[in-house]
Amino acid sequence: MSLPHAILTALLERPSSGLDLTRRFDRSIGYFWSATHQQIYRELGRLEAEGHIRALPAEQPARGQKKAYEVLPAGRAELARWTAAAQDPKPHRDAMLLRLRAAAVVGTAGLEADLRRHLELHRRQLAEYEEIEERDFPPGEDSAQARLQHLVLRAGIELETFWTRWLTEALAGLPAAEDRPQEP
Amino acid sequence: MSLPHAILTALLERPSSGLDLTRRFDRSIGYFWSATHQQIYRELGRLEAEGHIRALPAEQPARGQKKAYEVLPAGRAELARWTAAAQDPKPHRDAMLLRLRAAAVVGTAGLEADLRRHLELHRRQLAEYEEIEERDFPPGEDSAQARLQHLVLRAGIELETFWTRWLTEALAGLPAAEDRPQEP
DNA sequence: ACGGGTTGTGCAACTAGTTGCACAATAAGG
DNA sequence: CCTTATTGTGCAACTAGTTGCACAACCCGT
Repeated sequence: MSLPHAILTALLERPSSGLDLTRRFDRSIGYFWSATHQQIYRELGRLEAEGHIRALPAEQPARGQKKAYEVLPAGRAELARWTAAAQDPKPHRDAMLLRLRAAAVVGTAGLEADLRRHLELHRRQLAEYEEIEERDFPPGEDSAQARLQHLVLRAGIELETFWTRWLTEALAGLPAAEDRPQEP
Repeated sequence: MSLPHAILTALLERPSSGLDLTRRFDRSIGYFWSATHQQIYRELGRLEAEGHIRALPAEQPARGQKKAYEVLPAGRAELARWTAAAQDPKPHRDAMLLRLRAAAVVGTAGLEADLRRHLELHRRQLAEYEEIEERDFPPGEDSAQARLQHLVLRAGIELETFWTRWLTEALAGLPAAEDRPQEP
């Protein structure tokens, strides 16, 4: 039940069209709440029907077809309510950890390549986050808003740091092909 | 597409009935792949239909009704295949990070209580993991199997450590009620 | 022996997210 | 101009996970 709230947040930060939102979900917002354009359009429709957002009157009327949305007071209120409401953490699901556990039983054959690939992906993501940090959060920040945003980014950085470290360790600990356990 | 593989792993570690599995998903396995008993029963049915597992002939026939399952060779093969296959990491979704980002826009009013609650939950989980580590992985381990299992547990420990640290930081950084930004 | 909790299994309906496709409008290239 | 690529919007069908309920059997106390 969080996609609508992710969209409300994004639209409050800046009114946008569906495609704009899609792009922003591919970068910043999507780092911790991903969504496809199909989901976004569907949800925009619902939010509009509920009176939480409305389409901005197009400046260049009907030209490019691009509809931009802005958040209405009801939408902001709903977002504030949701933010403050108690929510249980969703149960975790991590396929890689599951695969490692499976490998402990059926053997690690063939796993190494994908571990390396994931390591590389996490490294890249980490680099991207660090770039954003350098660009958008120079030392000596002030506003409460900036501090909160930085905090969220820090979470991303530290999580990716953890994964790169952990995957490196995992690769180091993988048995060499010769003495690999391979239960019958 | 991982629940069946989680179940296969669990059943290889030890043949179990649906309820046994449910309990094991509430402890160890479920720490990184949670599932409800309804999901588990449904999936057991499918796995049996596909010939990946089979019901063990009951020792005390029909007594308590309890059906135990074991993995067939086809099931083990499928698990090995899945473990080795390349898989893209699933996009993240973390409601708490989203809420923080929303709070940067609509204000942090009411958030503190739930942050504290989450902190407490993560602390408890961390304590549980550390207990397991102490009990099941005394220093000087040997088998490749134990090393892999320990590695997975370490991931859990380090993730919970991160979250407790991060939430503590977040709470410390929260503006006091007086000077809280509260956009109109 | 009977009423109430616990154990164990399962179906049905719903919700959220994913995948695959469609199609109009405009921009870009020959 | 005419075609092709890109931009922008959206529907439909499917998959995975969640919630709510049902119900038989056994176990325990009175």
